[in-house]
Amino acid sequence: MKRMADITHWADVVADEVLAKGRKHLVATGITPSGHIHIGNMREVVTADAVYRALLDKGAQAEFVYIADTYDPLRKVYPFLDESYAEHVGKPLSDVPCPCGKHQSYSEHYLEPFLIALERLGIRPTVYRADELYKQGVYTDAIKKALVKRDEIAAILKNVSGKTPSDTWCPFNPICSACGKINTTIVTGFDLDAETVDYTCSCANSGTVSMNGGGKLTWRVDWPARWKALGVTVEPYGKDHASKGGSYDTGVLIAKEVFGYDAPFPIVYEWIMLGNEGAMSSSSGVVVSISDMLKVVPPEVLRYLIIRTKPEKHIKFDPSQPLLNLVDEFERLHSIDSPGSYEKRILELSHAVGICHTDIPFKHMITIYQAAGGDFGKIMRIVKRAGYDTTNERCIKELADNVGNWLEMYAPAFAKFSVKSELPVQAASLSELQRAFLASFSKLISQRAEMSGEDYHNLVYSAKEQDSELTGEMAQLLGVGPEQIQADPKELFKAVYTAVLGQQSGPKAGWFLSSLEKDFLVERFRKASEYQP
RNA sequence: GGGCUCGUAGCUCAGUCAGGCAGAGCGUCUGGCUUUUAACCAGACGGCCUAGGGUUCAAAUCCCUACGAGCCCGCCA
Repeated sequence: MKRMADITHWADVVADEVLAKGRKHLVATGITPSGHIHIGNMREVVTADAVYRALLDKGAQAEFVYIADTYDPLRKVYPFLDESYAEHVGKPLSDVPCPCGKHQSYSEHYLEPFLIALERLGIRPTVYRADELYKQGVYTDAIKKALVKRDEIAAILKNVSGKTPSDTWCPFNPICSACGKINTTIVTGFDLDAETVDYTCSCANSGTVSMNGGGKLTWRVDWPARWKALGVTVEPYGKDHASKGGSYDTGVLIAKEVFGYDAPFPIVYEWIMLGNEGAMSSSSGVVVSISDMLKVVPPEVLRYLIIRTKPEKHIKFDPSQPLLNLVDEFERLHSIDSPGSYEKRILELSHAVGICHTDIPFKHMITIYQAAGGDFGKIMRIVKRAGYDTTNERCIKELADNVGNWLEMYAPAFAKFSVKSELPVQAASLSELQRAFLASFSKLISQRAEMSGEDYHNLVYSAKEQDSELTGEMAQLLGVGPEQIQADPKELFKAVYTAVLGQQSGPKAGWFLSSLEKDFLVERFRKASEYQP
């Protein structure tokens, strides 16, 4: 049987296969910024980054590029868009106005947060924007070849995909100078020397555009053209492109027969499923954006989500309670003293940059945060008291912020507790003994000055001692001798939680009580002891 | 219809490429921490590796066939 230590990580397996073909590689990824770039999209770049790192680790000469498909047309008015976008449907994304008005274009609006997220994830590809590549003439040679070999390409598309392109089909789509749309034009001629293309548009306009930015290749030709123009040798892509007769299949043939280039090594990856709602999709609105997730967990955990699973397996992702297990698992892995080679590799590949760590488990912070009511000063005091390392306050702040966001955005109701502003109705269930305890507890607290967590704690436990002040008070209230008081501290703690939170359990009582106002506790415990339903 | 992937403990999944004792985490249960928890520590329970056939000294792993699940085949990763 194989041990974990013997398992080779999938990224290394891919890297080895790729290296068998040569030492110099370009890993490429591409995403269309047509909407919020989500966790699902993240799989593409993390997968690529893992293979890129693996190649570098093996001494290969490797590069990593990300192409934002900013020249793709806006497909439709997505549910999250204003109706006014109807007039922009068909225009390249880089020419569509920004939804918030703060960015240069529609594509930049969605690209910017994604690029920031990449940075935080420790992913640093060379970023290209498709519209700029076209305008710089990077595609021009490919456009000429494609125009000349139009019939050959049409034949490949027909044979491989089974769909016959129409008579007016052309691998190049000009952008109409009148209406600005890219999917409404028909090519009527071209001039290789002048590097221009003639067209007519359904808006009744006609004209001539430059091959350098006047339009773009249709997707199935754009992709292989890009491979050739940039020298792509490795590319991960979603399974939509991997279908029989899909764009990878046609791309392989177009690359070879039209551009004389061998298609890159394919890495097909599966979708990330969101809870029970199915695959994530920008257009259906089933989306968890990367930016949102980065508010909630450290980037390394997000990388880990993808790194630990082979690309061809689908990933179930649920940002509510199951996310805690993911974080837990990662923290556990991270704190192993002597990790095996496989664990080590997972950690290396999950590693982002500039991330700080605390020794406070995420789950514990959930309790601390709520006990402190989100107040960072209180959080720090609790953390210190709990014996954690407090030297790196910035990291603790980061963790606390993550936890706060998670509680607000994704936490299930049962994970939350709050100090009730009025006496909870659950106080009705308190026993006589519990009421006597709360009354005595309230009285003794009111007589004392400042109390530490330990003071509170010891006071509760003093109910086990017959000669304690607390036991005496309780005995008197119940009209019995102190030797007859048999208080189980568990029951007493329940009474405390019931009175304050309206539930049977809660955070460690000592520091929890010391984090609340003493006067409030005196009043609350007294009321609870007297409560009559 | 064509194609891809998956099926291993109650749950989430490693392990399958390269055959060699059936694994982890979570959950559950028990005990501990003279501190109660969704914290921490120790332990236990838990399996016809979807089914059937084949290859092999040896199969969760390789091959074939079913069945089940999900997805892709409009430029949505």
